[in-house]
Amino acid sequence: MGDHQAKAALYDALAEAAKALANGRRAELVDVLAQGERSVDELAAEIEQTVANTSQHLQRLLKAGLVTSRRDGTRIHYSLSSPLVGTLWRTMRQAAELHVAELDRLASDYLGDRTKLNTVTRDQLRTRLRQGDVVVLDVRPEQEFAAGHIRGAISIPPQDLKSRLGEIPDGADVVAYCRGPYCVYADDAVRLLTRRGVNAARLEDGFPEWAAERLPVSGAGS
Amino acid sequence: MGDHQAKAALYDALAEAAKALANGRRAELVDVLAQGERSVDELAAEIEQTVANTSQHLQRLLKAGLVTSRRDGTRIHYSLSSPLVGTLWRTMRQAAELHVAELDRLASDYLGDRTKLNTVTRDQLRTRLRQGDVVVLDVRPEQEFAAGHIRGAISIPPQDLKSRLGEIPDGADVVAYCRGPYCVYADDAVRLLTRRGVNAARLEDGFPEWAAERLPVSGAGS
DNA sequence: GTGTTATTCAAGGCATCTCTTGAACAATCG
DNA sequence: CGATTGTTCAAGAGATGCCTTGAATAACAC
Repeated sequence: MGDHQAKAALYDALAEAAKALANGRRAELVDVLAQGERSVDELAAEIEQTVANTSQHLQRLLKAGLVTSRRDGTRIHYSLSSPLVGTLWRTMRQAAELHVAELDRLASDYLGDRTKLNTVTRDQLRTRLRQGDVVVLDVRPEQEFAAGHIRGAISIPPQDLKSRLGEIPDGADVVAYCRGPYCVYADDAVRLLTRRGVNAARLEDGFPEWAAERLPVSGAGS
Repeated sequence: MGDHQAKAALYDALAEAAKALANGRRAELVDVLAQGERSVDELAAEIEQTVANTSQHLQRLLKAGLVTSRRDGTRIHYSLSSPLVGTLWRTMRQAAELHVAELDRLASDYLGDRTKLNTVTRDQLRTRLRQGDVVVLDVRPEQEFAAGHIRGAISIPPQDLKSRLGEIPDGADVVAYCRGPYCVYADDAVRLLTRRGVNAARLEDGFPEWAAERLPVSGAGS
């Protein structure tokens, strides 16, 4: 025994939470699960991995207590076990943004050049929502919109955008958002809308960040 | 190329911040560094590891950008590179407390039975500080007290406590604190004081948590 | 019951992590 | 200058992590 080993074991256990997030694929999983619960094969498709591998990563998250699972017939649905897990993920992401060298380059490798993209902050959007002079566009799969969205937003999933542009009122100012700062759907939407002559901007990050600040939301459980 | 790999690389980079914390010894290092800067051999003593191994862990934290180093003569001092790192560590600890099974058992293995220990919350202490009817006792090394402490606290380092009990005013109510929720110094102090008939309690956690809530502090940089 | 679908389990190969040891380096002291 | 002190580097052994593959479960449909 001895305090030495007891202390080491305690901090080892505290580090388990970090180990659970210490993998790119599991980070992607948590990022998707922050939008709501998902089945294993949906998650596997999102992170572009085999189902077996995705299942193993989910077991790891489960063992660390960061997610819970629920059986529904033949499917098993995973979800974050508490809002604190979302907070942990966002804090970790912030820390990486601030401190991990190379992150800027990797982000622009994936997201492309964002310098020409108009963006608005949460505060700006909140003000404009109160004034009512803006159309908020949720560019996520319908399921995620249903699980919760910015109050007053309209939903057009990414793959439907081209064919459903008519639903956007003529002459409206549009603010698009999706899952978070590293989600491309809103970027694509803003680029498309801009090309069509619509005045469009993207929200600086996504729905989870909006909800975490207790700004107005609608959907399941509200 | 392809988005597939770019996305994976981006999330791998985000996970780097978690990997840096995904080790018990590095968690201990961050926990100590949250009290202020330290040299390599001081840190090695704190985490009970060889200097070489401690140095390697510090390199890892440095590479992830979570700490910075400063040379002073023959010594090199490390410190957290921003308050966000402290926040990340506290959030991770909270997540582990809430979700990692076995943590309670490991904590009591190290800390002993806390059920008989009086504790006060930050809010309670704040109120009593305003009323002025409490003596706040900082049970950390002098260096850490000097780097910052709860405003109005008196400093008695852990190893001096027995010999300096006389400095505590007769009949006072004492609230002791140290580095954080898993630091034993305040526990030991409260137990010692209670045995001597002093009315003593420990603050629920430590100085970094107090400072993070922007409660009144004194010391370097204030 | 059989067949189908969704998920997990088990085993293996390769990479990374962790700690040890002993040497190398860098700044100071005499 | 050489000696000392504090820190880092380099190499290696053993453990753990990650992804692949193929088989095993579990619930459902017929």
